Amino acid sequence: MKHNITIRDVARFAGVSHQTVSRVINNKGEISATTRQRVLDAMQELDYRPSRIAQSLTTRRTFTVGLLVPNIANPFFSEIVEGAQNLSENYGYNVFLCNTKWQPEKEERFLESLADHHVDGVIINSSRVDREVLLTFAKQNCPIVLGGRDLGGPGISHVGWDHAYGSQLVAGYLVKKGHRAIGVLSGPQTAPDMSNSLRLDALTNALESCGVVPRPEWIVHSILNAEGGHAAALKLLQEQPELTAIIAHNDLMAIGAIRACRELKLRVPEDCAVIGFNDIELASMVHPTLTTVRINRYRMGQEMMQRMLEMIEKPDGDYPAKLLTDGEIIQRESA
Amino acid sequence: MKHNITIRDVARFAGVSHQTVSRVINNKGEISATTRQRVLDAMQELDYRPSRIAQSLTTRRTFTVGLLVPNIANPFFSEIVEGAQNLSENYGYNVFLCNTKWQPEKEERFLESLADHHVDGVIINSSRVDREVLLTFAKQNCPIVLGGRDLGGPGISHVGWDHAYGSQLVAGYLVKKGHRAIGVLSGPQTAPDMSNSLRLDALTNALESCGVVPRPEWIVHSILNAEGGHAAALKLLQEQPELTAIIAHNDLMAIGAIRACRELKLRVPEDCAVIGFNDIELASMVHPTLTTVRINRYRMGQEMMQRMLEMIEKPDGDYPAKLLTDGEIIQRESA
DNA sequence: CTGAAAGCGCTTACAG
DNA sequence: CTGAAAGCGCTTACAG
Repeated sequence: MKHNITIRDVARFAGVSHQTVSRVINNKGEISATTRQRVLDAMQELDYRPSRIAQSLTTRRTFTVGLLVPNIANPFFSEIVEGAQNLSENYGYNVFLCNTKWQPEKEERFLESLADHHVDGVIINSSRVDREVLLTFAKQNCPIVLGGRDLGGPGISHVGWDHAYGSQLVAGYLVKKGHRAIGVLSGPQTAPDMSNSLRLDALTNALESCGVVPRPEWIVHSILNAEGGHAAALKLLQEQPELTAIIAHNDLMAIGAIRACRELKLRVPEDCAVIGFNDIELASMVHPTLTTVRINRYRMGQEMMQRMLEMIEKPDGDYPAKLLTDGEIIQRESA
Repeated sequence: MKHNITIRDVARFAGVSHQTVSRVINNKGEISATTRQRVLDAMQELDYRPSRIAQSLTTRRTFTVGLLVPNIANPFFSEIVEGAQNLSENYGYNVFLCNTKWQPEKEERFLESLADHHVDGVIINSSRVDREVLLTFAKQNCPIVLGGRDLGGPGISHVGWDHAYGSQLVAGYLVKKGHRAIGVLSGPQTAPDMSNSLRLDALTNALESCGVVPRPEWIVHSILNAEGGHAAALKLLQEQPELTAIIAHNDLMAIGAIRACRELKLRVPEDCAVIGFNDIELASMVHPTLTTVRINRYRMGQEMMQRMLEMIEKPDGDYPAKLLTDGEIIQRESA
């Protein structure tokens, strides 16, 4: 079943020692052009493929990285995954994609499993495990790149959004349109170093800087999907009828909020404007079409992987947080 | 960095040979309860974790499987992934998730890369590579489970939907509501062994059995996302104004079709009913809410992985196609 | 520029 | 029930 031509078969075929074959595979040490060619031909002829796992055993490198996301079905993360994966391909790395479902327990189990497989590094999006878990993992196993969680330390690096930028965009846009009572559909309440909190802080700051201080009761937390947005908006709009606009943490929640408006007989945007984040594909398909902040998630994925590979190559380097300043209002019907 | 406590360290600590340690790890051979316990304690004490890659080198098993899907962002596939991954966890397998973007070239590259990593098996959803590629892969590397492509052979097994069942449901539903001129938004035109074609055949058969023979010009092919459904429906409805209903290959396309209706000033469902497949989360959030056929994608993922593990354990067994008879009309507003 | 030796961390027969 | 030997397929110094 398995192909079992080894480096020795190639060596025999080419009439050299197996170390020489190893050298041409790895481009290491000087070898004469002729023997090099002879070996190359032999490899071709025998259809030889080096065994990665044998290589790994001696080099202690697997050329695999773990990529954890809380929900691959969420377009926000699936594009990050694509960006990351595309970059990794160019460098010959494979990625173990892990779907944590927002559960710290699953996240922890994945980390263990990845450690067993000796991945060279791990990228974690929206990590929710204890800080300590990450620190000891980075110490005992391999470097970590964190997305959506602002935490540094030895072997840990943060790559994220400059939340102030997008928040300013949204706040400015709505205030300019005359809104003063603006509700916020935030994600679940989490530790202050995680992205929900980072975004929410940035958002309240931005609103305040526009002279519109959001009342605490205008901010509501819920799960980051359409159903979560729907339920939260329903509650919010019933209890706070003075609101004329809603900012949702993402487009899925915004779509849920629009449904809530419909059920409450509120016209969007006339009675209540709704604005999201991400610009997912369906944003232009739903009714009313969704006004949102487009951000480059694909590029974010690339940046994370970029940082990951740097850390793998040079584990003892200094890796300060890298923030992407990005965002663009896509004006459609909902706000 | 890496933890380098090996089986020998444990052996020394427990005062036995390293082979004995190996035996307790693998539960192989008889060992006295006392030494077994002594070894277990030592492992615990030293926080020993066996190196999977060293194990792989000798056993030729990696306990990893490749899982290829054309688009992880599509809820249809992301739930299959979840089902598959959950089952694999229970058996200690890890999965390499690969996003092929419907491109046969990418699919082929992933397969090569997975072969290099010596995965124990590969599950491919909506495979688009040449038949030959699959056959030689199965022969040279490891067993394959195919989803959405009806192809068997040595080392290859097919797990899919019984398309006739769901198709019958949809056809019956629409015909009962009085529709006679029914358009179909199918996926891209592919080889007859692939799921688009299988579904389309089943659908036309079902319609015919209800006495409603679809005209060829009522069937249109396009990409399997919202934008594809939008463009295709726009064209279809303009050219075939007699249509009173549309069946879309999936919910995303259906949402696109509803948008097309709106742009053409057709009321849904009064002027044109729209029905999809899958029942994605957003189906109940969009306006009008989407009538659709709910199918258990999670279970499909499990069934695929189940078959995969069977094939890994027993590569020479006989594995006839396994078809899931599943589907349920979820009636909402659009049809 | 190229070969012989040792070793990566395990498992698999083979003895006893 | 347990240990000594060989080997999985590579790479890394070390000689020459």
